[in-house]
This record gives sequence, structure tokens and C-alpha cells, in this order.
Amino acid sequence: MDSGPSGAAPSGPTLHDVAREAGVSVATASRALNGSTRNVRSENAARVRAAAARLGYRPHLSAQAIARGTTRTVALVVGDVDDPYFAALAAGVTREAEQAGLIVTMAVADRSPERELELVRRLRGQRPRVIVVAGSRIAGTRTRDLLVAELSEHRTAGGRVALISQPDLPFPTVSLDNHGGARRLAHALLGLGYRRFAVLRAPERVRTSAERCSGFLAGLRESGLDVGRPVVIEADFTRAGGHAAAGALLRRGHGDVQAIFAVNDVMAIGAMTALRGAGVVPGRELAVAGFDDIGSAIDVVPPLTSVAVPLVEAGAQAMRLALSGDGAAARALVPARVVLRASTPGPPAPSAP
Amino acid sequence: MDSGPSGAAPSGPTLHDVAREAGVSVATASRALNGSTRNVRSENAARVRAAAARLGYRPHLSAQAIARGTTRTVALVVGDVDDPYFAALAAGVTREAEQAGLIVTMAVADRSPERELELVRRLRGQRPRVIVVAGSRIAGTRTRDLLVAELSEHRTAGGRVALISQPDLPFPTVSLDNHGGARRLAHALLGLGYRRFAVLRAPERVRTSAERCSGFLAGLRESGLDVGRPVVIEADFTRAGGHAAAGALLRRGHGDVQAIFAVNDVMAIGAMTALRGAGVVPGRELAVAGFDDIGSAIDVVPPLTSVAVPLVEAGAQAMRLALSGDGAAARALVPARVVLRASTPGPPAPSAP
DNA sequence: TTGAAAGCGCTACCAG
DNA sequence: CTGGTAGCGCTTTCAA
Repeated sequence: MDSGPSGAAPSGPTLHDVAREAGVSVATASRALNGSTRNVRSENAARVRAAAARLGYRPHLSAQAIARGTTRTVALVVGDVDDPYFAALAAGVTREAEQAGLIVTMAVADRSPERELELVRRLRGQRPRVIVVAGSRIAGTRTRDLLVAELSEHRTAGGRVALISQPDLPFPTVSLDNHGGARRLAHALLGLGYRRFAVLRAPERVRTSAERCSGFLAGLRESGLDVGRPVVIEADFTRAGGHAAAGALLRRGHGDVQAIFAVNDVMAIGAMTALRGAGVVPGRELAVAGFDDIGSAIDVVPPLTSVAVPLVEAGAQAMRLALSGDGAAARALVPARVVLRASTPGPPAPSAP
Repeated sequence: MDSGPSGAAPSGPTLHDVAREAGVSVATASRALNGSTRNVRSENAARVRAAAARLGYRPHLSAQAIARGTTRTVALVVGDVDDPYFAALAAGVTREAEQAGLIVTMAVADRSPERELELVRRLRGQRPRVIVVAGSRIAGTRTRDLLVAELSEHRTAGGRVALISQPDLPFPTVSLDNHGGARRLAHALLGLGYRRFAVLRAPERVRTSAERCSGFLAGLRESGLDVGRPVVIEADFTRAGGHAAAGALLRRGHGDVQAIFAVNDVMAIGAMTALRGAGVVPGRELAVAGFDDIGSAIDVVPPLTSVAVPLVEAGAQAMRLALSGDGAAARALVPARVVLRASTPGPPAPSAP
């Protein structure tokens, strides 16, 4: 008789109760509450609504889903929530979904592709209208193929899919202009006079990092200027990673490096703190630039040069892309804009040969 | 024949299909896949599983919900996602829920109590096992009463409720020790030698702010020391609000104020930037302290003195509280710990009478 | 405009 | 251990 520690079974008044209370049939009650109000006598409709209110009736969404054969659900998979990057994306997706009258179900993959796959599997059970994956973007063939298979089945079953900033998969995708943004940042820094760089990046399989890194290097290369051989240091894609990487740079001796490009802001900020901790003034002795332009980029000292990406907008756009029903080839590229601040004031002395 | 712009109807293989494919009855298929595996011959079970895999079958959660009379859903209402405070709470709730095998549905109230109420109404339609509200904590009687009514009905129907940091409502609640944390911060600052304070707070109806403010003032008062009349400035509960408030303080002339307490970190950080913009060095000429100890508190210059509240843990605890099924009177107080950093080094000169 | 009734996909009870 | 079958709460023909 005990329903167990965690388990009650939410019930509540049903449409039958409402119908009885209003003295009409369930069919009429259904029509009055959720169907086309058109064909029900207004007096009856009023009685039904009154009865529903009196009883505190709420339509059982699962029952509706099964009867109608459709849900109003969007399944969202993010790598993490407690991270401004994903939080902003989630905010965008949620805003747009709610505007379309859809309910968002969110699952957190903890940045693990396997878990991401597992979640998509389970979420599919909800028969969501749309599945949005804002993933960890880690390359890897097997899990990736399974994910594609899973999403394909979803689509075959009539569902929609949208990806945010994933590697190239056969679904509508909105991507951030990582390569272009980093490239333009390189140009901007060169324009300021910097010539020797260090790049703080994440491991190769983190695609976002890889793209930003290669974009930056491409920007340097195509300038035709003599930039020597940029120092590249690999670390975690986190604040701690940036901190560690900067530490490593200082330890190995940063030589003639004038500017550090960290592939995201939290790494850049961690790096700045590490520099300062070692007595090196960020901006003055060593310039620092990041990527993402997170809110706090403006509150660190010196304010951080970065590349702004409208993350909330990217999330919203993903929803729109999914709902628009354009084909799997639909792509949206969210622009990235270089924002120069005091952390890259230009090299201290005009390069003296 | 056109299903409309945004609307496909996700279908897919059903249990019947699987059963037929495996050459067993639906009942057996059901048992093999989702019921107690105990009572089905392993050979049959294998056939069923194989058939399910071959067909890409996923149980229809809505159908299960309706047949079982129970869901495995947690409905979470947050004020905002794109804010580290709520993001951390959401992360905690999500982590704990997923560990219990529950799926989280998230809705964003945009910090509006009316919208919060509306969302709870709609979410109830999902018949979630648990409803968690991490609200905007704005006082207001009417909407509040309706929310209580709604949540009560949910409970009556057998569901669970948990609140995070809400005003005192008759449901299990985990609260942050805002008053105590601020009080201890006051003590700490007094201990450092500060005597003249300014408080940057949000409007009275923002409860979190109100509690922190009153806790701080109580801490000052009970010290018995001569602290004069602290300057209290009201502004938005945001970074911009902090910036503006600090601006206002400087404009009106901060007189003998030695330390600023902002009721949250983002306000404090905004204030620091404003001070610096006006040529006042934070920490040196004017000490600054915040509340929340958000990640970036450590990355601003000087590092920000704050009061740490384990937000992720608070979210997790709310889930546990809800699942434990303790009565409506269940309360959990998440401790808050003062963290002194360089933004409050102690007043410049030993107080000279 | 209304009501009766047939499902929607799945579970669980009841016989075999 | 297995299959038939009666619902779960709701929508949606089909007749009236």
C-alpha cells in the first residue's frame, strides 16, 4: 500500500469530472476547453469553463499528446547549464520556443558525447516536435554516427531537428563564426602592432577550440607579416585551463611573446589572473584576448578584448530554423564581431629592430 | 493535407510493431522492454529486444504516463537562465533529478511573478511528479496566493513541491542564509576596521535583496560600534544597477564612506567598474564587498570579498527535499560563508580620532 | 450543436 | 511464463 519513497501518482480532476459538473458530454467539454470553440453553444461553453475553474481542471498533456498524436514539446540537450555559454543558448531556445507555445524539456549532457546520445534516445520517448542539440562538439566517429542515426529516425518519424554549432551533420545547423571571428581578431591584433603570439587552446577534439585556433593562425599567416612561430599551449577549455596554460607559458619563459589569444573568455580571464599572480601585468607586458565576449569581459582589469557572439540569438535562431522546416541543408551562420578593449592596447614600444 | 508550417506529428514504431516483429504478444513485449524482466522467458526477451532495436523503437512516454498513471517528470520554473544564479540552481536540480531517473522540464519566468504563476499552471498539465520553483522572490499578495493555490492543488493530486528561496510559503523550502551571511559579513568588515558604510540594494519587493540588506544593517547595529548612518542606495538587482548606484554615490559625494556592500556580486562588480571609471580605486580608496561569490568574483581586480552560497548544492537539496516527501514544513537552510579578499583590505589608515 | 463511441500507445490484471 | 483485454484521459469522427 506504500507508494514508495519518491513516488506519488499525480492525478486530479479529469475531463469527465468537468463534463459531469457542467452537465454536458465529454465531447462538448473537450470542444469547449481545447477544441475549436466555434461549434459549441456559448452558454454551454461558459458552463464548462466555469466547471473547469471550479474543479481546478488542467488538461492532461500526456493524454492530449497521445490522442492528438502530437506534442508541443521541444527537447533541448545542452552540454552544461552552469556555464554562461550554454546558459545563453538555452535562454535563446527557451524564449523562442515559449513564444511559439512550446514547452522546453532540458537535459544536461555534462559535456559527454555518450551521455548526449543517451539523452537524445530517452528524450525521443517524449515524441518532441523538435530536438535541439547544443552539444559539446567533440569529434568522434562512432558516437557521432549513432547520434546521427537517432536524429534521423526522429526526423523520419516526423520530428524536427536543429543543431547548434555542431560538426557538420546532415541537419539544420546554426553555427558560430568561430573561424572568421578568430581570423579577424588576428588581423586586428596585427593592426595594433603585435607580432609575437601565444595561443591557449583546448585539445583538438574540442571543435570550437580547434576552429578558433585555426582561424587565428590562418589570420596571422595570410597577413604575410613575419610573426615567427606562434607558441601553442593546450589546456582545458575552462577558466582553470587558462590559468594553468598561462602558468605553463610563464614557466617555459614567454620569450618575445607580446600577446596571448585564449580560445575563450574564461580561459583568457583565468590566464590574466595567472599572469597577475606571477607579477606580469596583463595588457601592459603581455596583451590578452579571448573569445565569446561574456558579460564579465568588461569587468575584469584591464577590460578584455574579445570576439562577441550573440549566443542568445543563436539559440533563438536554432528554434526558428527547426520550426521553419527548411531542409537538412539549412544553415545559419551567426556573425562574430571583434571587440577591442584595454587588454590589447598595442605593443609597448614601436617594434625596435 | 498540409500539416502546417511548424507542425509534423512525430510517430514511429509502436509496441505492436515490435511484438509482431518478435512474434509475441504486446503484453510480453511490454514486459520484456519496460516491465519486470523477471517473468519473461529469456529467449523471448531477447527476441523482443532485438526487434525493438531493429525497428528503432522508443517507448512513448506519454502513453506510458497515461497507462501507468505516473510520470517521471520534474517541472522546474526559474526566473531566468542566462544568469549565473539561476543557472547554478538549475544545474543542481537537474543533476539530482537525472540521478533519480527523472526528466526535467524547464520554464523561464523572466522574473515575473505573473508569468511564474502562468507557467506553473501550464506545467501542471504534465502531471509532473515534482514542481520546483526557483522564483524571483518578489513579494505580492494576490499572485502569491494564486500560486499557493495552484501548488496546493498539485499536492492534493499527489504531486510534490519544492521551493527555492521563496518567501515563506507552506511547502518544503530550501533557503539561502541571506540574513545570516550578510550579518556575518558586517561583522567581518567591522573586524577589519571599517566603520562607515554604503549599501547598494534592490527595491524592497526583491526579497533576497531585502534580507541581505537587513542582515547587514543588523550586523552593524548589534556590534554596538559607532557606525553612523549607513548610506543606502536603491537600484536594479543587476550589474547595471550596481554601476548606476555607485555612480549616484559618487555624485552625491561619498563623504566618509569607507566600504560599499552591494547585495549581490554582479552589482558589486558593476560598482567597481563605475568607481574605477571615476578614478576611484576599488579596495584602496573605497572597499567593496558583494554577495553570492560567483565564479568571476575571483577574476576581477581587486578580487572581490563576498559571501559564498553553494547554489548548485541548493538546487540539488531542493530536489532531495521534494523527493523525501517530508511534510510542507520541511525547511533546509543552505549556509553562507564570508570570503574575504583584496577588495576589503582594511581601511587605509588606523582610525585616527 | 451535441453525444456516443472508437481509438491513441501502453500497462496491468486475469485467465490460461 | 504468456496472451487477451480493459482501461488511462483525451480527441475526433460519425450520427443524430
